[in-house]
Amino acid sequence: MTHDDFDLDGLDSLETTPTAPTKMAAGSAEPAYMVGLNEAQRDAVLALDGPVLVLAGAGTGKTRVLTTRLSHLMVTGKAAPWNMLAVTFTNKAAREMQDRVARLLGRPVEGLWIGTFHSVAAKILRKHAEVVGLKSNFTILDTDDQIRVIKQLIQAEGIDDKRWPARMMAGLIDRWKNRAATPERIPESESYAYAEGLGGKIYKAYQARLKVLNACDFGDLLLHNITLFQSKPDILAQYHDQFRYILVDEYQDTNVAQYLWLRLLAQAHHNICCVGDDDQSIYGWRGAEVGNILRFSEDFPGAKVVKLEQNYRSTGHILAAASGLITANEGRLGKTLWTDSGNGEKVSVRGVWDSREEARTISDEIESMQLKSYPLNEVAILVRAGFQTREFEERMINLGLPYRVVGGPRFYERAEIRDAMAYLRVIAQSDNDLAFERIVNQPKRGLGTSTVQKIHHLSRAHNISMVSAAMQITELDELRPAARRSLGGLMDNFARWRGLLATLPHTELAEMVLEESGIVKMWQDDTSPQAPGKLENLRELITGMAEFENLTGFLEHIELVMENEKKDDVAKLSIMTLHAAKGLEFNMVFLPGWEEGVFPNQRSLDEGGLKSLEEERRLAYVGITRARIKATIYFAGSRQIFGQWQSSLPSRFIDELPADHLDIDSEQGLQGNTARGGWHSSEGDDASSDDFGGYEAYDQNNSGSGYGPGWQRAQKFKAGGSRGDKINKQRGPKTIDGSARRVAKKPVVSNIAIGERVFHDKFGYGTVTDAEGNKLLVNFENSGEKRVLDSFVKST
DNA sequence: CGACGAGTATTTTTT
DNA sequence: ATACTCGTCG
Repeated sequence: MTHDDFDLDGLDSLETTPTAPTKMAAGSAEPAYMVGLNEAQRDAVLALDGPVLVLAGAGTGKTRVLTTRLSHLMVTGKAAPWNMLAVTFTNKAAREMQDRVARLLGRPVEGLWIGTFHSVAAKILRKHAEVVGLKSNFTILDTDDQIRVIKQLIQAEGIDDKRWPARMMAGLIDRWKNRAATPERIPESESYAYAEGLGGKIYKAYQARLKVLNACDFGDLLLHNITLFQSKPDILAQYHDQFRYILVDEYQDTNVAQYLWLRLLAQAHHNICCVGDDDQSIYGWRGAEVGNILRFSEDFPGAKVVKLEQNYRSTGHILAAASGLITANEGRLGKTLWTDSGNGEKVSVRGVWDSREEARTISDEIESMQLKSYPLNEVAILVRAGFQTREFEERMINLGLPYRVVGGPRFYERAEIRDAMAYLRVIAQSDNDLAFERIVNQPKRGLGTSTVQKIHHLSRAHNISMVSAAMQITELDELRPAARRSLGGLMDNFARWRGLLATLPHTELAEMVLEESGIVKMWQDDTSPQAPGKLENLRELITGMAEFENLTGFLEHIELVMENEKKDDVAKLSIMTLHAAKGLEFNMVFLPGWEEGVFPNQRSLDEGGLKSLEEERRLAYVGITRARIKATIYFAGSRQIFGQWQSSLPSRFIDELPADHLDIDSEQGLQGNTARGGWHSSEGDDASSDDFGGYEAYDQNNSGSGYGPGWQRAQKFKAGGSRGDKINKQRGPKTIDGSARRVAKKPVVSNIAIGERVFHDKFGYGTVTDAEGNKLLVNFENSGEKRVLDSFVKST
């Protein structure tokens, strides 16, 4: 799929009221929008000229400063909206900034250049595309497209793409581009990272191919900008003239290319204000250079540095715990968050037997909060990696707690949506070969690789697009009759659909395309539990289209539309990764899985050593500082990873937390030998006693030393030996006991109860409606009522 | 061409 | 465990 104009909306939407002068607050020299700023924030807002670095700790009012600064620049008459450039990383952040400026000034602002690095770069590049050998209507490839193109090239090169996957080459190219390395500039030695030295050659070929396709990938947007600016000083000067003030959000996440890009744009006037927090740099693995923010004062001599340290979000204990942890990092600019709003509760640290118990304890606690009418949208479970969400999800379904998993697969990234989009793209942009290739045999219509190869061949031989080639090849005798007929039918369809483009409303056309292409039928015939959802998604796609005037408009805006996740009125608790949580805040935050290997993540450590460890630590810091009122950290004695039970040791980060601000057992009690007592003394009787056996088992596993101070002791044990040896797979009496207990409400012969929610690998989730012996009648949400043996379903 | 079985690799994610 | 990719066989 291609992303044409994928996210330029932040830049040229808002066709509302024209700019009008804003009044200062009556009688005072201080404009209304400045009221309530603290000293540091004020400093940051008022330092309009010259380079400024705003070191904004978590929860210190960073966005407020950014937006106030923009407003102030306008109101003081220093800059018109179009003289300011504000760059962010995500469309969401850009939109928020746009909205908040409007709110601050009490009116929408037109003409502001607020957008992501990529969208701004794309907009600039479209104006001067010919300089880098593209046409201004170039398409932007996403990762999938990129890989497909690369795959063709490495096959052409005769490289074994099993040993050297295209994905790997794509990663390599991305990393080069992140560092602004064009094919000519990559170090010889790095070429050997792929296929015995062919890496550079493929990179070169790939860039050449993109030019032919009139396309570029995400990395190119920045890279081409840099090339453009460097080779055409007059064009650069134009932008110097236009962007008199530059603002950058999340500067700690910039990569080398983005840094160079900014430097080029700022080099004439040096009016660049970067806001960021070195302690929250968590995207090193995708090219971000913490060094950019650490070096700011050297890169921009005379820079004013403002530290925002007063935190308006969290309690004293939470801040102290997070601050104490982060001091273990070496390379940091150093700041200490403080608050004047009291200490609050200490950060809890709890040890549990295994990841199941972890999920159960947390979900039980959330359930009891819900019973007290606590707003669940103020509660979050933040995990290190996606796989950890599953256990929690299952618990939440079981307990009937409303939840949402943030950052699951995006709507527009789903295969069925991409397929539908590809059809529409081929219709709207007749030469979109990548879209064509995606759907030429989707649904299956007997056009496999050999047919595609032939089309390819013809396309290259005559230097025409694949779509034209496909059209022509049906006239020739190249294909098997069946393939020829099939392809001919498809091409006729496309021609007919394209003809209807002008007359038929685009929603109707889309419906027709989905029907006639066979996509709808394909999913109707599919018996997998996902299939109904896919059809629903497709319907949603059509519904979404109705808001747009025409197909082109829709294609351009698709991404944003899809991001508009359906809003729900029910307050839901959030389950998400720590990465996804950056920038968010919640009253209550649960932080499970603080174990060596999981967090810090073993893989990360293996690859990046100390640097990665520090990044993991920053991630921990980000996690704790998401909490306003209460943060609870968990670690489990064993956890199922890749289907294997592995024993685990508490994270070193737990050791690094300052003990004064921790509450190491709270009600659940993890004081080693007194664990028993701890469990018994907790008042909720059903959850407690069945865990008992687990504790004994754990004690055995740890040479009888137990927890409590034991978790510290465990730290010492682990020093030499790396990670978890496998423990016995049998889980002791605890689990058996536990599940029997859980279903005790309405027992049947099977140990699954009528009315219980279950999960089936094939049919998905459902509710048990009847049972006979070990045979269950289950009403599945997606596949209707079925009889299954109890051993094939899991109670959720 | 397509279905099926074997083998493999499983962090984090935006554009 | 599981999902996804690749290769073989019908």
